[in-house]
Amino acid sequence: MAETARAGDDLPRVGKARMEKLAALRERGVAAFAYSFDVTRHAAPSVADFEEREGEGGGRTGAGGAGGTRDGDEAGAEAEGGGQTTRGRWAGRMVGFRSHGKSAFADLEDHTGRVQVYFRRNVLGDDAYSLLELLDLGDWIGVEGSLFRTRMGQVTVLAEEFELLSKSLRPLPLGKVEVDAETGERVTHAGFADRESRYRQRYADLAVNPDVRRVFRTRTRIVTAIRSFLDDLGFVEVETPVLQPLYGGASARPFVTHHLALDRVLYLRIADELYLKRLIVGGMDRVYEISKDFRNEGIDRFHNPEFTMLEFYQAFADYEDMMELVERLVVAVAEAAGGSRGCTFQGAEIAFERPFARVSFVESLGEAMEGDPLDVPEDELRARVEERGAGDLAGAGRGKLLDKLFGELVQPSLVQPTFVVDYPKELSPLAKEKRGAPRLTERFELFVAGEELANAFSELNDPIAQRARFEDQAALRAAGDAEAQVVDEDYIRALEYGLPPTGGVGIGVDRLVMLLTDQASIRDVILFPTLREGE
RNA sequence: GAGCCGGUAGCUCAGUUGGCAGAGCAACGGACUUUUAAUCCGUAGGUCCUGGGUUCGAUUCCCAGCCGGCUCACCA
Repeated sequence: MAETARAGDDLPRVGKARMEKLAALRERGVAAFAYSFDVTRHAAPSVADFEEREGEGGGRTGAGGAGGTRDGDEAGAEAEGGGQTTRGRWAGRMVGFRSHGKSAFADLEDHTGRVQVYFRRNVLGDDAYSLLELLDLGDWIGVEGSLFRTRMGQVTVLAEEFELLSKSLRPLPLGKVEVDAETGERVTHAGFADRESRYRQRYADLAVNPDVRRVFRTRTRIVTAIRSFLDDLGFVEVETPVLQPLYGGASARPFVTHHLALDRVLYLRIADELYLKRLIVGGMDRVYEISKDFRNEGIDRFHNPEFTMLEFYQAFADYEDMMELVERLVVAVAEAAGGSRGCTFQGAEIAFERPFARVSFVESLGEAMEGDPLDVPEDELRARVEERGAGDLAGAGRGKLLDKLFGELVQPSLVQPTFVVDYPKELSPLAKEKRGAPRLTERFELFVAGEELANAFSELNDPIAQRARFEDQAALRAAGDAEAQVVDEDYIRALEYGLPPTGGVGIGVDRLVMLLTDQASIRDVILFPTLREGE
């Protein structure tokens, strides 16, 4: 193909040397890009299995700490099935190579970790052994051989055969890894650290930073735990439209797109809420969706324009029921992620012990501002927000002002899991009025480490009241609040058919993952975060 | 959007009070049959982010821009 001539042009010089090796391989009739390899063993579990077998056999014991190859994604990777011999076929990426002339050691890394491979010329034969000269760090190789323990005590595969599975033409920014013999801690020397490069080339980041792989593996475990928790309770997972004729369910600016054949504007969803409640109207009485939502807002370490949202709705339940459900969900997920009911986030010890603390929005804010938030005139509210330096208040109504004050005065102190309950009505256009307190709604948010994790309410199911709330939002919109919600006539029609009493919850999955994996930036829990256009 | 910090070899970084650009690792050549940050000898490698300006001379100083990080604003 024509690309062959150009393939190396943008490679660094190091890569050009690899192009020459590729040509040399071709000359020797060696396929540099194989089709498959029959893998029977994996790095970490095969080593663990070998050590266990030694223990049983009364052979050498206590030498297990000598190595340091077991630095994989899963420290205690599952043992490989019984009945294994020491023989097998391993495949992985070559991440270390130490040649000694007529023999050589390589470190082979697969998804479970690393295993050392030992090549000897008198085992492999001159031909095969000389092929090693054409390998590079980053190459994928397959090895057949058997496990033994080296003089230094390292469990190692003695290679009887090996083959190149895929040639790496571009050098990976592999850092050298040192394992402290006493603590067993891995120290990476001069690894791949530049954040911009890591985000833009996540494939390289993942390839060389096992810790990054571990975070994303945990992310998957968290999502799996959410699904099984809800599935077990009879919730049905559904898919609702990403492309919507009207957007709603949250206060945010949308991405706008255009459908050519229909010649009409469509919006990328900012929330799933209104569609999921339509399903409750339809009689699907427990539904959930885990999906990407899109908000056309700023980017910072807590916000990415596309992010993952979990929403679930349960008929015949109110927000008290949902609080209990959220507690159970969060505890279950934390256990799945970290094996315990706690975590450390940026130095703060978080304990997920039920019941979580509860504070009232109005009372906690009232204490902080020394006055009843509901009675303070809007002018004064505005002044108090301004004096705290919170900037753009254009179009902000009472609700938004109160929320800003809450964010300034109360939110940072909510480190341990805390439900903030009973939000003012103007802040919650989709929530049901609180029983006995018509200026409030039956709504709660869950805060952990000062960040909002969940938002939930007893859903407003009175179509007449809902229309009035939408109209209030429309007024705010007319006054300049670009994030106020729009009237959704079809949604009101659905309510007119009858929405049973329903409790609903939204949880930001990315933030939950940040919390449980102790990552300071949302970019570190999204595989390919949104970046500016760059090289 | 604003402020601060940063962008130098493939990677991690140092440096130049304005005068031929540095280290470690990686790479390349050589030695080495139990090493593991292997070691030893040797070699090569640069758009100092981009574009202007000042200057005999700019990677360095000035201006503008691009990209990233942090903080703020925005984002319940």
